[in-house]
Amino acid sequence: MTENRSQQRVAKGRRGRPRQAEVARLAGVSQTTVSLVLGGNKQGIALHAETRERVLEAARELGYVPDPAARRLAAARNNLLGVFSFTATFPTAVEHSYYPFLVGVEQEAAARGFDLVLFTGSSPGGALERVRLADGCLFLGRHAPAAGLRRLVDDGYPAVHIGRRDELAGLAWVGADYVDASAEVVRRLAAFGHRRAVLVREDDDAPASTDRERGFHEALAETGLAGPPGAAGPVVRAADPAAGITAEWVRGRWEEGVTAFVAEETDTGAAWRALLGAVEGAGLSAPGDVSLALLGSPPADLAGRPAPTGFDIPRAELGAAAVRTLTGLLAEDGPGSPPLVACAFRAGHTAGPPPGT
Amino acid sequence: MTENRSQQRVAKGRRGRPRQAEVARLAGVSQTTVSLVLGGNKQGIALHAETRERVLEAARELGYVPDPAARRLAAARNNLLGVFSFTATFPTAVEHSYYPFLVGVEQEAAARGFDLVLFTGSSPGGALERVRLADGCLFLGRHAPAAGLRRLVDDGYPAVHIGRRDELAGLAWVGADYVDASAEVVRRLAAFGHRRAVLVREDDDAPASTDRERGFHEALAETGLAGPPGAAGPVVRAADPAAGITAEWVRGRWEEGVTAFVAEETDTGAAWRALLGAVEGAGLSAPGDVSLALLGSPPADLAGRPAPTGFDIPRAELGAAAVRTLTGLLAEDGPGSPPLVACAFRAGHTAGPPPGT
DNA sequence: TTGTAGGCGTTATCAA
DNA sequence: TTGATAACGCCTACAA
Repeated sequence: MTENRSQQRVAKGRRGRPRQAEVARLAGVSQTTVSLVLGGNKQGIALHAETRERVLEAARELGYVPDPAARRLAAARNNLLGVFSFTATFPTAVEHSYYPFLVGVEQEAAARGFDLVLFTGSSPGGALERVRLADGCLFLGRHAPAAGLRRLVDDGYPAVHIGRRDELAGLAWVGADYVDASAEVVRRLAAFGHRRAVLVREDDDAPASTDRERGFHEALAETGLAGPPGAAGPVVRAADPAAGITAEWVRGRWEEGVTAFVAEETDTGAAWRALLGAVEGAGLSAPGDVSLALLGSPPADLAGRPAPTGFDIPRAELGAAAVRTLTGLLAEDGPGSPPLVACAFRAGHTAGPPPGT
Repeated sequence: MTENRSQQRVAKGRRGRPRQAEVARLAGVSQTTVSLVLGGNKQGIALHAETRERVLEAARELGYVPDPAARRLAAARNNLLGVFSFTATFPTAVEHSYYPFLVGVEQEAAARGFDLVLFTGSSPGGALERVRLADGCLFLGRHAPAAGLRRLVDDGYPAVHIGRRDELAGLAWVGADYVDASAEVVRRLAAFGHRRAVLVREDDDAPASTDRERGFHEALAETGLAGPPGAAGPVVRAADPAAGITAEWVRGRWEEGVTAFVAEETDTGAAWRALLGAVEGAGLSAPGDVSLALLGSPPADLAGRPAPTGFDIPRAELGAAAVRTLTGLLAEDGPGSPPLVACAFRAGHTAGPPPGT
């Protein structure tokens, strides 16, 4: 039977994984003592320094590493932070990837002594619940299923969403301050002397989009910048920017006195791409004839072009902030760092004074 | 006491989660039966359809979700694959990063139902032993400490090195076929009509370097291509390429009849960079006067330049292959996929027929 | 067809 | 200062 057991373990490929019991045997103490020593002795129980040494030595010799599952089950901590993304974490197309976030996440986690577990939404048995193996988890992607998150949050599981997420009450999040960053871009356009501007946005109701629009409006009100004359208003929603934002459209606005065109950043960069094409098609050039601004960063395939005037999302910093918030949750020590991270204005080369100034 | 327990569970943040025992109570069956029903009944044990229904119903009603920690503890595996890199996994400088490997690793791991744990050599408590937490581990980076790996391998811990590593007997690895890829590049040069070629390599004895040189030599022998006349031979080792590979040097070889210059890829891209500068400094142009080839990919900061003739390492594919090998080790089902992955020839724009052909 | 009992590796309580 | 012992939630022989 014991024979059987051990064969089974071999079959499972864990031959060598030493457990506390083995460390105990080698050190000549009980398994409990090993747990005590290796667990950092949280309860401040007195221990012979020599016993402690023997245990430590034995653990090192055996290459002992605690089993996270067992630890978790016994209500302890793992030193493991989860990162759950609802799309593949590493999509082949770099421009869609969460890589920049991970840079910050990884550094901050390492600095705080946590390892990272990457969970991917796509994997089979892809239940959100898997993350419970980790002490807490970061979630990224616009489309995290609310029900699963709700459940985790209600259970008091430490979770932090990267990107604003207020509709899920109780879910902690960190996000970029798109409102202020967008407003700042518009302020710069106003300072150049533009009088009329439009915002091109895609047909998406993610917080990231609505925040940008809000900042745009706020700055309009603040600076006196106007949209095109007439009832249409300064914001254009294009379900398919490639179709809606045409050379004719640009020329039409231009003839109405619009000299500044602003696009929002999205995953695909469709709005910006369409805007660039349409302006060119209209025979206009930036920043000579019109000023163009992008509320975010250009898609990777446009990286060669002159940098758009706009702002950069401090993705690494966001990731780091998320880790700080999460570890704050774990330590239950107050609200942690503020959820909004400021974006950096990027002067770029697509905006300047309007013609005739 | 019970009171105490339950408070503790609240503190752990697992307040309401129903367990199989509760589902069992509600369904009027034993916990075992619940496990059987909910576990998909792998062993094909016969069950009353009605019992099954009752259990399922009860589970739904209670919102039962299995605890991953418990599941893994019982299964004696974590469903976790480790990725250990000896430099930061996500260095800020993208050109040094392992990102391309991770793309493949992640996809393949997800496809096989594994999550990933990221370990970094730099993180505190950075002992290699930490990886034992995962069911198996991938190692990447040229400078993985042999002693630690030795230990893991001897213990039967499933480990796979990305990149050739034969000196560590028993360590599984997957690597790119640099020998063949390098030979292919030289063959193309020979086919263009070149008669003399040199290889510039850095002073590094990593397998990746020696393999390239071997392929270079093989193809030389095969095609009749020669090095420069004299005893120096066709290979130049430059500890500091920027200093050794000068315009004068290039001109000297050129006057000896060398029309093809080949550089190896390394982390820094120093050899290629030096070669480009030296050729330009010598007043020569590629592919008009001389042909240049790079055994690998150019550094990121040279991405804007015309693509060098050479080959691309299928990094994502390598990562995926590594995962396959590792899961093969876990399942102990045979040797798994072959360790060498073919590289893709890249025609590029820096090589062509030599002058006067 | 279902239930009983034991174990997975840790932590925590309580005696010794 | 240390060691039994009982959870934690689930899985799996084996018994009924």
